[in-house]
Amino acid sequence: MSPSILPRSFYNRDVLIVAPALLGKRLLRQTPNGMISGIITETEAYNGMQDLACHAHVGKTKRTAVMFGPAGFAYVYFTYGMHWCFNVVTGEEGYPAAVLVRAIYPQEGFDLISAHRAGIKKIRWTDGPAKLTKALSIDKFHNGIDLTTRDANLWIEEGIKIKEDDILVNTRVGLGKTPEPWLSKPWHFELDSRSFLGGL
DNA sequence: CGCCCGATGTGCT
DNA sequence: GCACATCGGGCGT
Repeated sequence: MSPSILPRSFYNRDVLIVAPALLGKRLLRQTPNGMISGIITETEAYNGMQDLACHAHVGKTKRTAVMFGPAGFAYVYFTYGMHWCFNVVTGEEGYPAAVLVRAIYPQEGFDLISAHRAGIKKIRWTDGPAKLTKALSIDKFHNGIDLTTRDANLWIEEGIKIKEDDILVNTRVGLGKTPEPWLSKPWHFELDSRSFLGGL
């Protein structure tokens, strides 16, 4: 295993620690046609059965089972009839929590991304959770895969150094009718774009 | 830039 | 039935 791949111990911590810690890390996807990668710039934490915005609040079902498993595995779900979203499972086995990766800054594989995102302006290639999965060809076949090896052609490595001051904290996006206090939890983490552009 | 809306399938009530 | 951790096009500001 490459020493730069994030180890399971990175993920096996509280989701509220892992979500901001993922900012600046490198998401890599080895496709049959070449490598695609990008720097993670936006994440959100979904924290246990008590969190009514977390899919796992309904309990352990076929859909949410991965979140109840050990840390460092991918939770990929289908939504709105056409979109895939990519999460990483965190924390102890049995406690359902995951980080939604909401945006990345493309680094490698521009030709492949351009093909996957035909007709879309470069600035909009990967600035949303379902946009980045389409750009990287992430779908149901990645649900449950181990992110701490290269075996499933999808993993996360060390990336750029981030300063605490460059992390913007906000409430989570797109929660619709989720009740308080969950609606207003400051569990959305984003890199100030000026910081990572300088760090590349 | 912002708001509005249609697309489109699955999971849970 | 209906809500959904969304997206992109269209149109007004």
